[in-house]
Amino acid sequence: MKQESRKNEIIETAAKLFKEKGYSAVTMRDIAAAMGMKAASLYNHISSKQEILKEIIIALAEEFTQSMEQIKTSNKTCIEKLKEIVALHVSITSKNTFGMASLNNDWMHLEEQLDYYLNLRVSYEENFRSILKSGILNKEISNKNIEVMLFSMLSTLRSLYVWIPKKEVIDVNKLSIQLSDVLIDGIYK
Amino acid sequence: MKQESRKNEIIETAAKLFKEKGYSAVTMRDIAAAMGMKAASLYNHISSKQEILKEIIIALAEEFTQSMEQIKTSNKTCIEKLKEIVALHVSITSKNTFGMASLNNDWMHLEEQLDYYLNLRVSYEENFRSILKSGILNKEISNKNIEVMLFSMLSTLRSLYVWIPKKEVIDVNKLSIQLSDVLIDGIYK
DNA sequence: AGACCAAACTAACAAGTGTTAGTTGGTTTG
DNA sequence: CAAACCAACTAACACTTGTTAGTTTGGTCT
Repeated sequence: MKQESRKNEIIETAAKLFKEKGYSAVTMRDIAAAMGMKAASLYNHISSKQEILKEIIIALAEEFTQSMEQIKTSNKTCIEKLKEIVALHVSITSKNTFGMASLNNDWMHLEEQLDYYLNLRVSYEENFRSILKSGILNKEISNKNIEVMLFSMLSTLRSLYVWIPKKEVIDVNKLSIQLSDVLIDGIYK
Repeated sequence: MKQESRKNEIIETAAKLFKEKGYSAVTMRDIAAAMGMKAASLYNHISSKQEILKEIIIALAEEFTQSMEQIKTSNKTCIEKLKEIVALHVSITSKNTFGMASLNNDWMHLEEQLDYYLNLRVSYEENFRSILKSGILNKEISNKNIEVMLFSMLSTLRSLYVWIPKKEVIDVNKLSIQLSDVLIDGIYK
């Protein structure tokens, strides 16, 4: 559909601006200017500023939650699962760094969809936690404070959107392996 | 000074609101309401909304940069230095979670002080990097991609402001040790 | 050629923005 | 006790915000 593609252009343009200044500091006139049109014209394609944010965030959140579900129910070792989670974040983030910025920084400005988003997020974190937990029971993973481990990994993965654009070229596979290595084995010799 | 304390109250109140919604989404009327006064009255104590942000961010950034300088020039092992950096982040963040949110999310809304802030940040990161580098040369630290190690540690430390308030009670020392453990030794058994 | 339509436009809106000016009442100070 | 001061207030400002209404444009199908 022709209209859909124009809508997506707007969403991508907006995401780029949201990453730079945050949702609240970006005006419809900013988005319009970046699209080479007037603010009122945006409303031929989208229904509100809110809708743009929703489209950016919910799509990503659903992608994460869904993939996590698959990883969790696969029959791999816990360490393998963690590596897949790392690869998932690297992959999604490298495809959409702008959107990931909104997901991380602007979710609180969701309105009707805020509860739904929070549910997705909690579910994601619980699955992550349960993988760590069975890894500890398995003796695959060292018996350290589980919340500290979860927090540390998640923080790093959630910050990827800041860091990936700074790399000249990204070899998604190589980065995933390096990251898993540091996150799982640490940095101590 | 009496006036100074009122000014600090405003800054702390504002920081709390900035953490919840971000600098741009918080209005002077929001801050005033949280202080139990009218927006115009704020200007008896501060000169602009900008100034509030500046006071929050620059003080923290200077504290980090200054402490990093001290850590760097001490004659400890690199691993010891890294542990001190972790403790520094835990300590500052536990004392001012609200301010840390602004430091992380709203620095781009600094205006005159933006360049100064960016310089402080670059200097901090370069010192961090150079500690890692000499650790590798020393054979204290494993020879992995230095940027990945730096990114991973910094991401976790910078996200502490999200996580610390969720803990019921914080034992700063214990948390520093646990975090250092996970960040340095990883999670693999 | 004429009807249709998507997608741009202009003009305007009500509400909200940061900030200034001038005022008021209570407290401290000479 | 009067003067000065502090910290709140009311009222208002110029400007920006998201959004709506109605109009124009250029291309496509019948």
